[in-house]
Amino acid sequence: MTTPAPLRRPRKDAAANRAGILQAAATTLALDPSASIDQIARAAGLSRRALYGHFDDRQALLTELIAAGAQRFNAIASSLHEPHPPLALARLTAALWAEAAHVQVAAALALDDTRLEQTATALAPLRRALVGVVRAGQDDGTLRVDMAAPTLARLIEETARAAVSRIDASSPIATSIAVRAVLSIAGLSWRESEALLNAHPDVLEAN
Amino acid sequence: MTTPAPLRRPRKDAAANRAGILQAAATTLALDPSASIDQIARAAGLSRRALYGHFDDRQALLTELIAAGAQRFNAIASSLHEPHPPLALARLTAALWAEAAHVQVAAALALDDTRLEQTATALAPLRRALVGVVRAGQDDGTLRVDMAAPTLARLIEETARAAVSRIDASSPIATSIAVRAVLSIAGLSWRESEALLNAHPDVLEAN
DNA sequence: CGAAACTTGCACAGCAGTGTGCAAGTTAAT
DNA sequence: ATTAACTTGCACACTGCTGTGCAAGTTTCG
Repeated sequence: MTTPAPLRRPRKDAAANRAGILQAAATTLALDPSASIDQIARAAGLSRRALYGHFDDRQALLTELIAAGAQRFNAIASSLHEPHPPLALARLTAALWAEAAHVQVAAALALDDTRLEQTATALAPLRRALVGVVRAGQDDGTLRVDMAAPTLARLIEETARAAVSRIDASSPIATSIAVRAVLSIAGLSWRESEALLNAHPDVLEAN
Repeated sequence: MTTPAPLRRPRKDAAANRAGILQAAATTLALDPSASIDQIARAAGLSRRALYGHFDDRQALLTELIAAGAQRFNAIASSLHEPHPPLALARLTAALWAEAAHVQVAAALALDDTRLEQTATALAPLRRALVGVVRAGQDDGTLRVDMAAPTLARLIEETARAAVSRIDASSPIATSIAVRAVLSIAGLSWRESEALLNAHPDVLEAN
């Protein structure tokens, strides 16, 4: 049933096209979260009809997109080994920024009620890591304690989303702004953020 | 043409229904920015057909909504006479929070490309006031200067939008969180925000 | 009361998007 | 070169939303 007798090996350009669709979906949906299947297919250089050869329906495409994005994010989150909480937040933000297109898609789709649960479970590891950092920062006194950890984590997430969504991602100083915004929300004054980033110039230099 | 001979005075319940539609549109669109005409009409206790008796089309309804919201915001902005920039930001945020439903609609519609220009002109006075406060704060050293004033104003706006959009507006501490978020983005450390709000308890007490 | 103002429900046309079937064409594997 | 894999374009049915016309109601004004 699932394998209808593979008489021959699949063509490798088909796999490339499939990947191209996912890529096109990421960039297209980042700009317009309600882009049509046709828009995505055209952006990938394919016809709408061909897209349906790779994905059963819209939902299947979005599911894969979310899974792929979540995998990247979770990899970033798990590779984060930074003991100083404010610095951990800065590094996390900067690293995620490099995945701007994927982040924007995830951000847009995360707002969609019909896929809310799906994105929530996919992003759970990242969120868990974030709450962990926040808790650590509140414990060692480097982050604000005037809000509960989950609230603050949520606020940080929303701030990052806002920065990512509406500020020109191609601007060279965009990463800097996003990182500073997150540090500010986390409780640091702008001078403290400045000092932290000056002391660790690698945060903003990583590709 | 415009007045097809009014043989009698319009019924006053019709005006109430019209206002009810605008009210329903505000709350409905705040929850779901792409709500249908039918949803809005039902929420107002009217039929879809009746709504078209009050507004030519969807665009006309949204235009009025935006205008009404903008009028409230601009009234708030112009009644703001607070010399201390951080406090001005805090008061502005708290005052706008009281109009949460309208703010949410404006926020949602402001993201819609087709109405971007319209909302931009409607919100211009509020934005001008915000940039003015930011500039003043940068000049007297109470706000961060590591970003250009328009950038910071924009960031503040986005932060407020994020806080308003995604945090439970019915929560009693919601205003407090929104105000603190804005102060943080503006450059204050969380302890400075705390001190400021303690020194001016009226900010969070105003209805 | 009586007439105008307003609402309702229904039918209709139109538009945009989704998902499918199929025949004809193109491209890559063997 | 042959054949399977893939793409294309078109037609089709379906859904959900918009905006309009119209006849039959209900409510308010005078």
